[in-house]
Amino acid sequence: MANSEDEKEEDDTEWKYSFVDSIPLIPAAASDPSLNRTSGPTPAHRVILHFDLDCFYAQVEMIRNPALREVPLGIQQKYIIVTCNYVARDLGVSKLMSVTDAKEKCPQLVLVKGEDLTHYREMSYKLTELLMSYCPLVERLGFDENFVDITKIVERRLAETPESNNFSFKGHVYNHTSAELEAQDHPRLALGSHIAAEIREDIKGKLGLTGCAGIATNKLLAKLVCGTFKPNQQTTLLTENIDDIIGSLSSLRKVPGVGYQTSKRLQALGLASVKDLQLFPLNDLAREFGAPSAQRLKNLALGVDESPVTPTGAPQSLSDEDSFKKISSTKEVLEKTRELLSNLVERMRNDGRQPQTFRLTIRKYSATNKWFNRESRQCPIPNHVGQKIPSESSEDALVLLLPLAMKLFHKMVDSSAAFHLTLLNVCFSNLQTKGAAVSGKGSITSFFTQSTSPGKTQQICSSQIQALPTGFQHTFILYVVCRIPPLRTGVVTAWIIRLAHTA
DNA sequence: TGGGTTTCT
DNA sequence: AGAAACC
Repeated sequence: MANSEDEKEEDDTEWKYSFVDSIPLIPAAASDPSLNRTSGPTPAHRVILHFDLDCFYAQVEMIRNPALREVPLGIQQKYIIVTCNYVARDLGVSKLMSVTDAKEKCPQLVLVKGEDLTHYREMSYKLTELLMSYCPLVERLGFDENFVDITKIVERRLAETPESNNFSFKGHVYNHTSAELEAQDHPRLALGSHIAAEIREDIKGKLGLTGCAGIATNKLLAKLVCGTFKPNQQTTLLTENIDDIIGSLSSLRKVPGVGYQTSKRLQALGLASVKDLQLFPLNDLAREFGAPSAQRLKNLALGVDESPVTPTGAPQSLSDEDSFKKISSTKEVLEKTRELLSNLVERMRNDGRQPQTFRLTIRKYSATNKWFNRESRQCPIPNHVGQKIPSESSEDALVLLLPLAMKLFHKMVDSSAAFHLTLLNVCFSNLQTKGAAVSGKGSITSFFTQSTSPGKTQQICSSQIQALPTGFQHTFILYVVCRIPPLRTGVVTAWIIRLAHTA
């Protein structure tokens, strides 16, 4: 409990209440056991959902401008189409196609620039928050995918309405044409398919977004099965069909968790298919990748994935970057960095937390191995600088951060010699939840309007009043639990309040 | 080939 | 600080 001395009783009759002290904000997860970061030991029969929105960026743009729904639409970042709507796909456009190729295939293609992720990010968090209203175990994967562990919901519904295993599956069941009979044998997954359908309808109704869902017993399988029927459909994977879906993968690269590098290393060991990996001796694999990675890889090949759905919560870092053909002068670096930092500080201000670490990343041009030579330097943010960021004038923070950025830049680039950059990135991390800013004249409402993100509504989830032990007459603690988007799932704040008689 | 983000080493 | 993974 915070200090509540400071007992000056002089003007008791002049006010109705006053704030004696405030207790710093505590993330609700720390005080609410049901919001723990992981689901604990994984139950034997989990029900995991994986949601994957259809061409997410394109959907967001079509909501912003419904006229785009009927035309072939591509979302452009620099020289590539990062995603496109289904009208465009039917005309031969595909993801990550170059703008020239896409225009060649489809001259009528309408392009919308998608380099500014603001609207996508906002919609992305709305989705995650909607999912969290069903259950707190939601894990984000990029902007448009989410895992949800609905085991608890399923178990509860099963206990409440035991007759509910009468119904069949909603949507597709992998490798089954008629699912009627299987529902009895897989009550949890059957119920899961109904919950997935409900949630998808809710997403459509509340956010106007469509997407796919996969229902299975772990994250790996839920993600794999999610993509089997593609736009706006859902698929359940029964345990007896795990080998089928794993076996259907055309290469090891298709296994989530096996990226480009790992697939190359596996190939070097003579492994091409999932079956190859399944049969490869674990010891030999461990010599190449180390025991933990080897076991993980082997499990993935078998469809085994015990990893829990880990609630993502608020982001751990905020970054802003831009790529370009060429930046070769310090002045240009300064200007571009100022631009990036300005946006980032604004986003950080909106978040409300205080970053403790700043990082600058660059990409130097090189003819060979052009993609993926990034270098970075980071440094602590001096406390007085960090404090400026969430405050009203973020301009102050900028002028202090910019020299910091340039100092980091000079650690990587000798600006007396010629240089050629193709990317700049600024990043805030080590984000610290600040204390409740209860200004002296503050009322409860001024806290909620002042101390949180402007333009973002804050929900008070609950509040509770607690009397102090004897000796602190007329003094109480008021606890308020609230939500600060995005994904600050709940914050406990507390005031010590002293009441006085209104004579 | 973009603009993010997280986790592991 | 970088590598690698995911989108």
